[in-house]
Amino acid sequence: MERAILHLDMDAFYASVEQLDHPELRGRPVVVGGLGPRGVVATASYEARVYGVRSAMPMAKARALCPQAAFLSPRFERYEEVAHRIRDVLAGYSPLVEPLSLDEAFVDLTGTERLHGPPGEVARAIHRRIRDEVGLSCSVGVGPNKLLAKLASEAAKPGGVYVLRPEDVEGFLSPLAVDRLWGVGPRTAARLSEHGVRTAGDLRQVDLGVLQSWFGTAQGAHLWRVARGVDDSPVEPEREVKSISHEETFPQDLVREDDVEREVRRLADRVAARLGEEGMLASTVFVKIRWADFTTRTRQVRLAEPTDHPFLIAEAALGLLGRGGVEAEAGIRLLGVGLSGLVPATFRPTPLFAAAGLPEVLREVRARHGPSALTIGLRGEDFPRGRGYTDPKGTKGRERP
DNA sequence: TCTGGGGTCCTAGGACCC
DNA sequence: TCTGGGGTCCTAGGACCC
Repeated sequence: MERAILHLDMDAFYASVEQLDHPELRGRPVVVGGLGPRGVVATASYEARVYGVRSAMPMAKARALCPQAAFLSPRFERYEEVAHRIRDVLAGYSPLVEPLSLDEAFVDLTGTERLHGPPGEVARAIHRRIRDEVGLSCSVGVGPNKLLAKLASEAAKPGGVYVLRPEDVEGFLSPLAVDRLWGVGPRTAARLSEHGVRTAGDLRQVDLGVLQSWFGTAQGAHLWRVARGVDDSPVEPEREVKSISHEETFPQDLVREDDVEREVRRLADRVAARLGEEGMLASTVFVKIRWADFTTRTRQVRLAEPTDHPFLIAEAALGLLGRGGVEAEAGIRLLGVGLSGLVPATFRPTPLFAAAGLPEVLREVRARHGPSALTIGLRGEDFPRGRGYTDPKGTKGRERP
């Protein structure tokens, strides 16, 4: 059966929400992003884009390009609030709504025509309601699958509606540059270009076997399919979380080992708290470290058993960093701590030690008195070692100042 | 102008088991 | 006694997405 998929993409979402909440910013360039010395642009309003300001651009460059813009720190809680209102509108048209991020979502309209009318009319109704009821501009695309719906919303930008009919797919795709296609980033586009492939039309001329010899079985097959607009992936309302992580770039590089340890414990505390909110336990702890020269390393370890314990997570993370040589002379620009191999907390194994109830206590205190009411002040030595996580290389006994 | 933070998926190599 | 191959798990890195 022919599917009808809708893709909604909010225009300059964070900046538009700021203009909605602060009328004095309307019509003015607005740049939302990190305001620290190493910040980058998250979203630039269309007024700021005129000056060349773009997402992921260093904030310093954005300031140079458009000094008269309003530079704002993101307010994610507020954006989430607005995102929920938008999803409420979408939910009125189909039970199958898949949020892709705060500002994007797919809606499966297959089979809803008798109830809500043709997909094109639904797209225009959603577009109108988000403008009237939420106060924001969006772009809406409709196509026979997710890939094409997303390309259609791209074609609708800014502030339009684009319905891509199956019979028009080939003509629509052919002139598109390959990097417009889902899964084709700068690296793949550059490699394709070396073979003289620059558009989706060019890509369609390359045999499957050749693509697979260039890019491997899976990516080759993916490229072959996207070049033809083929995509049978379903709209999935409930996607399970597979990992939880938190990372921070420091205003100044860390050089002292005790600073590193303090930050790792803080990051571990953050991810443990989020894990607890999700009602999950983690089987694997990973760390990410970025040196001053921007080289980036990751290390991970599988725990002896799943945990949500901030101490055990921090100890595992510190053990991993110990292996990587935190003692090195170079400064540390970024540290991250993450959790994967998530399982529901109902699978919690029998506690190995009395302190296993601590995460619940922390949650309780924070729920009553706020997130900063209690911070972890105990040292690693105060906590039982060697039972909660694996340490194949035996690097736990690090020297401490 | 030096380059954020949150994720997902894929590949490749080594260990280990049968 | 020597050698092979497949399957699975684990880890590190890379590409990509918003």
